[in-house]
Amino acid sequence: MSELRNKDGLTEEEFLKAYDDSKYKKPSVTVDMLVFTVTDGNEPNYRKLPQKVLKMLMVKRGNHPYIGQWALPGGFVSVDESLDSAALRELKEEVNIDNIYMEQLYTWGDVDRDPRSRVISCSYMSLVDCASLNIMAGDDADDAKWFTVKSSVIKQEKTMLPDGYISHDWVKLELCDDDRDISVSSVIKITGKAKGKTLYVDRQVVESDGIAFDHGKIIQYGIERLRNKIEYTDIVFNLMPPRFSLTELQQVYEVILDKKLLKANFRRKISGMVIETNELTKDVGHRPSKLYRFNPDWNKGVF
Amino acid sequence: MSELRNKDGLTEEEFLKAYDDSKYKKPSVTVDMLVFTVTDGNEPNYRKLPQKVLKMLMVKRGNHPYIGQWALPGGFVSVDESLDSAALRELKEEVNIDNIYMEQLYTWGDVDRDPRSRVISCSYMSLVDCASLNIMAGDDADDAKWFTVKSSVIKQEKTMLPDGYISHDWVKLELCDDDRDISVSSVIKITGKAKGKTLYVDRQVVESDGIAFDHGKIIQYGIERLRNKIEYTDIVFNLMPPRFSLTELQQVYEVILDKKLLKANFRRKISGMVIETNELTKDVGHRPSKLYRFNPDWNKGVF
DNA sequence: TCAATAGTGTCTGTCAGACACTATCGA
DNA sequence: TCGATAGTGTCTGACAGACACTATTGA
Repeated sequence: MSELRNKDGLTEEEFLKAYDDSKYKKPSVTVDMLVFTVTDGNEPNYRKLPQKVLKMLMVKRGNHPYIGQWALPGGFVSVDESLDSAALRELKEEVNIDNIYMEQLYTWGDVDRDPRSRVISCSYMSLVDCASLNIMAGDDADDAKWFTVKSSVIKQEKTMLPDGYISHDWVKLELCDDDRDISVSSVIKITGKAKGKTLYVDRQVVESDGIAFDHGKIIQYGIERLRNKIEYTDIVFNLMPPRFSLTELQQVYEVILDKKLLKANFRRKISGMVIETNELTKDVGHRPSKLYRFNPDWNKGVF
Repeated sequence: MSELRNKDGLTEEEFLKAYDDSKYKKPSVTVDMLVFTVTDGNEPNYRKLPQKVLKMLMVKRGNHPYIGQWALPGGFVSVDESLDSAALRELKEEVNIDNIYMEQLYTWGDVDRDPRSRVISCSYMSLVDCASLNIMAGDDADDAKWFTVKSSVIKQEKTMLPDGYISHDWVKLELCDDDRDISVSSVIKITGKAKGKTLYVDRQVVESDGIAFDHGKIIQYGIERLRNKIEYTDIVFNLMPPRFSLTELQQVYEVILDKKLLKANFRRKISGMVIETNELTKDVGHRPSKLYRFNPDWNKGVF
C-alpha cells in the first residue's frame, strides 16, 4: 500500500512529509454553545406552585465587534482539539460543569457573519439541570448571565404559486434577565420555498437589538430543535433534577413547547420514561406528590 | 455605537483595521457530499417490474492519502464562499446538475481524520432523480462512479448497567458498482451509552476496505438520516421523476428502509402527498397503473 | 371548610398493521 | 386461460385528545 506512488512519483510518506497547507487561505472555525436550563419562577402565594422558566446562557462582549452586546458563549477551535472537545472546553470555562448533555446543532457558514474575518461556526446545544447549577461560578464568566427566553411568531405570510408556495415567518426572540434590567431581542425571518419539489428553508436576522452576530437565528434554530426533540426523545431529563414530580416534568414540557397540556394524557404518554420512587414532596401548601426518576431502560430502539 | 472604544482605546473601525487572524493556526474546512439516487435494476422477465436500487456517487482518489481508494466527492471551502455555495459548487462539478435537493448533515471534527493536516468536514446530503441524471457528465469526474449501497447490522451487543446500559452495533456498509467489478466496504461500530441521563452516541470506523478517510461513517450516518427523514418529510420526491406510479414510490421507500411494506397501508399513508394524473403506464406486461405527481401543497405546518 | 394540587377513568376519533378481496392488462 | 400487477375494503388494537371525576394536603 505505502509503495503506491502518485503522479509526481511520491510515496505516501514522501507526499505527507512535503504536504504544506499553510499556503492556502483558510476560514476560522468557532464553536458556539446554546446552554439551556429550566428554573422556578417567583410565586408569592405559598399554596401555588412556581412557574417554570426556560433560560439560556449569554455572555457580554468585551471587545469589538458588537462590543457591549450579548453573544453565545464560544470560541475558536484550535488545530489540536476536536470540535466536540472544543465545545466541552467552552462549557467547562463558562458553566464549570462536566458531564452534561451536548449535541451538535448546525454549522453556520455564511461569508459575512463576522466582520473580523471569515468565520465558520459550529453550534452545539447543551441542556443542564438547574439544581446542579448552584456550583456554577464560571472563571471566564464575569459577564455571563442567564436570560429568560421567549420566542413568538409575530407575522406570517404565505403566497401560493402554481407549483408550490413561498412562506415567510417572522419570529421575535426576546431574552431578558431576572431583574428585568437587561432585555435584548432579535427578529428572524424564516423563508420556506416549496417549488416543484420539496421545501427549502432559509433564516435571516432582520432586526437585532443587543444580540451579537447572527446569534439570534442560531438561538431560534436551537429552540426549534429542542421543541422537536422533546417530543420523540428523552432529552428533557437533562433539564430535570434526579427526583421530580410529574407536574414539574409537565411544566418543563409546557414551557418549552409554549402550550398547555392535559394532565391525564401527559402522564400516560411519559409513563414509560419514568419510575416511581416512594418519596413525596414535602411542605407544599396542598396534597404532596410522588417523586419519580428517569427510567434509563427507556428507549424506542433508537440508538 | 461606532464611537464605543475597547479596553485598548480603539473604536470598532480601528479595531477591525488592525485585526489580523493570520497569526493563528487554523484547521482546514472541507465539504463532503453524499449524493443519493434510486435507479431501476435489471429484470429479464418482461412481465415483472424492475427492482429499485439505492445508489450513491463516489470518486476515486488520484493522490495521497488513500490513493486509489474511493471517497465522497467534496473539496476545500475557500474563504470567499459560504458552506452552502461550496457544497453547490462541488455538486455542479461532480454531477453537473443545479437546483437539486441538498441539506446539511453533520460536521465531523476529529483531530486525526485526515493524515495531511487538521481538516474539519461539513457533510451534506443531496437527493437526485435518476431520470435527470442522463445529463450527467461531470467535468472533474473521470473517476466518479455510482455505487449500489447496502448497509446491514452484522452484530449487536447490549450490556445492562445499574443506571443504564451500553450498546454496540456493528454496521457493515458495502458499495459495489453495476458491473460488480468494484466492491468496497467499511464496518462502523456505533456505541450508545445510556448512563444516568440520556443517550450518548459515538461512531468509529473499525474496518475499511477501499473507502477513504472516515467516509464510511459519514455515509452510514447519512443513510440513517435518510431513513429517518423519509418517514416524516417529503424528501423522497426528490428521488422520483415528475410522474411515477404508486408502486414505484413504494419500491423507493422499501429500498431505503430495507423492508417490505403493505400496499394498502402504504397508499393510505402517502395519499395526501400525491395527486392523481390521468396518465397511465404503457407497454407493461400486465395491468397498467395510474401515474401520480407530487402534491406541493402537502405539508404538516413544518416550515 | 376551602384552595390548590395530585391522581384516575373513560369516551372519542384517528391511524397503523394485517389481511382478504376484486380488477385489468397482455400473451 | 394465467401470470403478474393494480387497486380497494375492513377488522383490529394502540394511542392521542378531551373531559369529568375523586383524593389529599395545610391553614
